[in-house]
Amino acid sequence: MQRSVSTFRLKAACSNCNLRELCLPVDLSIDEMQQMDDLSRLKRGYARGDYLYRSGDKFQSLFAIHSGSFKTQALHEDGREQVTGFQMYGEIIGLDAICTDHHTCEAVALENSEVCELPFNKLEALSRKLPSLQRHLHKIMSREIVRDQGIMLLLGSMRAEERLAVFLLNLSQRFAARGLSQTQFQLRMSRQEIGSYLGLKLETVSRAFSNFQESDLISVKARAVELLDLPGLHSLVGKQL
Amino acid sequence: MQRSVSTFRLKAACSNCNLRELCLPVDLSIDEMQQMDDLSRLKRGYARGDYLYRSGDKFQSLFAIHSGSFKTQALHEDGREQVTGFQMYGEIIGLDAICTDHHTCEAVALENSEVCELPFNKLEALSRKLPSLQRHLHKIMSREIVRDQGIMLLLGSMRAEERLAVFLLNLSQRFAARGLSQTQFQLRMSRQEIGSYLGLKLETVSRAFSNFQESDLISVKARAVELLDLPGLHSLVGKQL
DNA sequence: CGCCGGATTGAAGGTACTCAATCCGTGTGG
DNA sequence: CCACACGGATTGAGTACCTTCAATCCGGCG
Repeated sequence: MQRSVSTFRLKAACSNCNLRELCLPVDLSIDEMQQMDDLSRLKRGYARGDYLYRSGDKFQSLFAIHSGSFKTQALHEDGREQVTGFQMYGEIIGLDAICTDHHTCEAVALENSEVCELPFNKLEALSRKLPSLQRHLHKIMSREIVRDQGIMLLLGSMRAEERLAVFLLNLSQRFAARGLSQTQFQLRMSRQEIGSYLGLKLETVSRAFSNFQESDLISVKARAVELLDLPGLHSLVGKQL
Repeated sequence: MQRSVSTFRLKAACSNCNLRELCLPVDLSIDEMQQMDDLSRLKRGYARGDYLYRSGDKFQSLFAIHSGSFKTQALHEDGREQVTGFQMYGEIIGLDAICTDHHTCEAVALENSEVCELPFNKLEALSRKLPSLQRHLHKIMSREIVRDQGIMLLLGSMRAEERLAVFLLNLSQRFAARGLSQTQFQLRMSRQEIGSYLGLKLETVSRAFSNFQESDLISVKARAVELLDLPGLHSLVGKQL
């Protein structure tokens, strides 16, 4: 059992499923990687608008997004629904369901996407054998908690334009982490969905986009966005009360 | 190794640390319970205002609150801070730190409290041996994610009075789960802290309290609260938009 | 061409914020 | 013992920001 495999090899090993969050930091032997690969063999395609899971579905698996992107949204008893996150390829989805054995929100494909299913029982069994996988699984869950707390901060104390700036900079960073342009990208979601995520009405989102364009911070045409002044956007965050 | 130990025995076994969240649902043998007890042997006291940990502290352990209560708050770069949660005895705290190996928020005692320290390395090692503990740990983390998403919903789409009603009903439920009165209790936190948690200013919180009292939904005097009309409070949630 | 959904823009209104004064309970010192 | 100071809580008035409602625009598609 040889350890200290290069990150490069690991990427290759997990090639059947782009498990950016799940694989990369884990330091596994060839044999162990083979086990990971076995685990993530099920890959399925979803068309835009398809549900990956719905609220109330029995929990069986986590899902690693291999290509495309999703939104997750929570449904309130009174009919209100709120987007709780946008996930792109390389991210893990479905962690909310572990605690009740049933999904508490629903996941919808924002574009044609491919997803690897990770049966959670098998994942737990494997992580009992591989401490580095175990730790990594814990880190993924912890990161989700931290991410959510960041959004709580945003929703609880930021003004509309700050929220949108944070949102755009976050997207930018995630595109950059995938080797894509950090300044030019296509939004996969509607103004309505952005608003739901940021706790704003779609008109407010639209106005904020227009204001940013007016200030030469961004260029926006429908869902095509270009960030023209990253420092300017950054300085917008945390300005006022 | 005998399994299927009664819940009652489990409670007793974990008596040195009231690990409501961590122990109760786990179905362990006597020997395994002993290992849990060994794990949670370190118990420390904290006075009102003491920090359990600060933002940036190296991550070593999770903490199980044995008595008393805490608040956790996140610090923004620009100096803003926001309360991300109130924890009472029986709850686990510190999950945010796993992903970066450093605490991303700080925990402050709201009253004199006792806390069991759970060294995370040992917890992970033990959970590799005990699948039921492993699953339980995952559930705790998942529950934290679901809880945070509930707050996102609250912050993103509820009006001030709805937020306060949700807050009071949540407290009520947690007191009830501990065998305390679900209608009469002492708040451990200031209006300012409630406001920070709910994304409101302290004046708004105060006004909402007064309005509830005016409507005979609650009786409130400083930090002493009595819920007079639970159904009324429930019906307030999810009313409008 | 005309429809449709999504996006933009405008005007009016409402909710929560800001600023400021007052109140209240507790603890301190004369 | 009372006076006073202090922090937390309450209440009021004016304002800012976001929402609401409504009209218009734009691009894609039948």
